[in-house]
Amino acid sequence: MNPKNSEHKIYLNFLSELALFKNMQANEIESVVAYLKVKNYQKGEMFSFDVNNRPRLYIVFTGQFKLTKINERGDEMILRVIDQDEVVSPMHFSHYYDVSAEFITDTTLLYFSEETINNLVKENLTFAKNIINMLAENVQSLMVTAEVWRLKNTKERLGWFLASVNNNNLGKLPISKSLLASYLGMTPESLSRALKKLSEEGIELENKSIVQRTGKELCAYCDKVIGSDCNIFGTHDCPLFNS
Amino acid sequence: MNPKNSEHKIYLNFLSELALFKNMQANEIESVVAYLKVKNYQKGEMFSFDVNNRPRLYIVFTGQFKLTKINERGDEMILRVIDQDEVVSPMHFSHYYDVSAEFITDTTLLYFSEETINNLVKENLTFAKNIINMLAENVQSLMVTAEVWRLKNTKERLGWFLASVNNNNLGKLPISKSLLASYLGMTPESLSRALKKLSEEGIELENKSIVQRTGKELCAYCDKVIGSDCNIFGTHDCPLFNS
DNA sequence: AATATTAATTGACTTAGGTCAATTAATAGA
DNA sequence: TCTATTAATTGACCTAAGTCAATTAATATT
Repeated sequence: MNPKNSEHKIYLNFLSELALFKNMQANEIESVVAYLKVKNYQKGEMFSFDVNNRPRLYIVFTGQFKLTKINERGDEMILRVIDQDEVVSPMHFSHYYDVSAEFITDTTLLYFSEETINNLVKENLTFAKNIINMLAENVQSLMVTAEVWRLKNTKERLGWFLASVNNNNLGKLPISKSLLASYLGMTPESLSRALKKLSEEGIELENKSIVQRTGKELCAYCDKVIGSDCNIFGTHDCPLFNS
Repeated sequence: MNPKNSEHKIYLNFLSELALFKNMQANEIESVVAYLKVKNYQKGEMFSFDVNNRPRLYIVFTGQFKLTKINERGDEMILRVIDQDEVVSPMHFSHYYDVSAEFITDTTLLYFSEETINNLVKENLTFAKNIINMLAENVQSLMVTAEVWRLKNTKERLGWFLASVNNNNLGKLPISKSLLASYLGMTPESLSRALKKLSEEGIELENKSIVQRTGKELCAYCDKVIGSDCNIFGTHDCPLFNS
């Protein structure tokens, strides 16, 4: 459905805050709101990004969902957990690649058609650059994810995740443990055991909040990418640059 | 080093064939050759794409190398094997993310500075679109790689790889078995055992060439992404659309 | 062609993390 | 507040794939 006039300003303000529309003039963004579509999904609902749902670019207005891939055996892999303000653009995936969305909470998605986005790229250099940045971030995060899955054991994977959450989310776990287990490619049982090992190192999870004994135990699981938005990154207190 | 005049035309022709310069005018490409740098590497040599080697965009003129990430324990993960005509653009990675290149054969790399590429994007819409396509392909291939690592066992991973090679490379294995094992995230021993299981299904590797008993055994390991450049894809002969 | 090196295979053994089943804790509904 | 349902933990056990060591095959080098 198309946003009503009364909602126009809300979406305009929302879009203006996104990295995708960074450095763009208000009138440029405004002209695009007309092409914006809105759709609501309920908690638990599934949605398939495939050839039938014509490729688009989606933005999470409110809510949260997971982007997953399921194989013949029914094993599920979470590619990404997508939160408010985040963008997913299946229009840039291969035509034949299908992924599913499963909504973790009630969610409102905004989307643009492939055509709208391609026209914007054609007409607006700044937007083209923003698309490039978005894709580059996708590449970066997929490389890091690959590394986490391939080179780290369960304890290290969990430590890495907690370290990154600690920087971005002020120590508050944004997802449930069982979802986290699945995201980190392990069973809830393994996550529980990994958590136990971490607690021996002074890293505890108290009611969805990360607590460290001295406050720096998680540094052992940090890396330069997630560390770059930590406030002691690069200082003499940062273990990443003192070893 | 800068290419000499005599080499100018060779590079121009080379670049003109690349997807990165698709749909661009000869004179547009020509103006860019002036900014092209060339560097040779020997088989076995290593190179680190990090903060010190200022971010660039690299193109393989001749040769082959692997893009790897190594952890503290020394375990190596191959992110990509990069062949002739392929592009790798660490300039689009996070500033703090370092990856290494290890040259599999003697290799000549062409590269452009981040500044050159950014100027090109700014001035040339077609080029911006080509960059978007390149990054989108990176995203796609990293998602598929994640899936292969996470949801497939050793036999399936090998089958998947052979199926994709069979389409792209006319059944000729482009890399050695031990490199393949590492690329597929397994040991050479496991690859050897997986190969044995596949041979029971009529899939054999005879001196770097893939041989199938009836010619369609590998279809069991195909998917819609790698299948899309198979000549029976989507026809009534294609098992992917008949199940 | 003979030898040296490197790559691939095979078997025996180990292990990280999965599975299954039983509790226990936490949330949600009434 | 009590109950029902779902989530998390724990222990016992299993298995896919890794490790280590010994051969065997394939390339390179003289």
